[in-house]
Amino acid sequence: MSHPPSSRRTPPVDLDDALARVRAGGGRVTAAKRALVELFFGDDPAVAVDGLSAEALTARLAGSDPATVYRGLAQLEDLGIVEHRHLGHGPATYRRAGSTSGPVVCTSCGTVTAVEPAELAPLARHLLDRYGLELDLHHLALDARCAGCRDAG
Amino acid sequence: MSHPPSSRRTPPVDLDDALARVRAGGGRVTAAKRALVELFFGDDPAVAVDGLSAEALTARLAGSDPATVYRGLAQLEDLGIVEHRHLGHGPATYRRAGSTSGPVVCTSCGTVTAVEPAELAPLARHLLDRYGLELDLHHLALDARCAGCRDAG
DNA sequence: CACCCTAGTGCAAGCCGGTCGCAACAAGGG
DNA sequence: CCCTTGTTGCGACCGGCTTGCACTAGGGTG
Repeated sequence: MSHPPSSRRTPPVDLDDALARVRAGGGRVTAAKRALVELFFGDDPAVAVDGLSAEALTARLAGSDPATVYRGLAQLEDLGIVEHRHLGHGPATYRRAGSTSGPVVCTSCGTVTAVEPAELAPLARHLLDRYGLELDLHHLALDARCAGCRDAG
Repeated sequence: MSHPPSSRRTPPVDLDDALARVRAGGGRVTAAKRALVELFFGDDPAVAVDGLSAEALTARLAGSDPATVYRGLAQLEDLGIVEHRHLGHGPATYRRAGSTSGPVVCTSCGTVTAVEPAELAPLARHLLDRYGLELDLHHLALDARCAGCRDAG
């Protein structure tokens, strides 16, 4: 009931590559999907790296229906162009695939801190060695309390 | 290290302790809440340790309304008697507080593997040292792929 | 370029996990 | 035993997301 066979391909290198993939996958490059892909390959790191909720993305694509955005995102995700994550409570966030940093979310203020793959490597190795579990760095979200909230709280 | 986790008291030792806390907190020990607490302090590790969704808990408490279960769980959680977690997709799961193992969920088959706090300690220490982030081991969920699902493809 | 098959779209309805307002009910201190 | 006040069931409701349907429009074909 999740994402069974979507093979983990290598992420697309740029916007044109991404759009080519859409066509190669039997999909059509429509205005809505192009706008979506342009957002993820744009120069706003808040979208490409940190990620946005489907609702926020819809807002940036003025004129598109939420359902269309969800469907577009699902297709782009199947093609390995974008990824989504669940950050505790609240809606899922979508970002460009390949930005492999893991997020740590403050449960009080919601601030997202990016953690480099290297910092998670020891844990990933441990889980693989001991349990045969291959940690998914893409779909990963950790909850924590940031220093500010601890002092304030 | 210094700041006491504001609302995180030590978990109750047994069922009577838990019920005493409910009363001490100004709450009443009703049939519904007693049944809930008995489930969490019962001998089924699938409830106490692994955790169950509110829906599953409601089913075991035949006769109780979901809303009642949610409200009961919220109160028990405020009192530090139970904890909830979000395991990727799907509903939150509730378990007895104090079972501090972190879960790792296979994104394909949903199997939950418990990970000991000690195994996560290095990562927790690193996040605290480098980012001032205090990892929440109670609300933590990691996604991974288990060996079986990787082989199956 | 015109044609046509079919993916994609907007809209509305629906589903699911969870919350809330309300009137009736009952826990439990006095 | 009584009265206060927390609690309950019920139904309405909400946010996040999906789906059914009729219409629109990519884009390969001739």
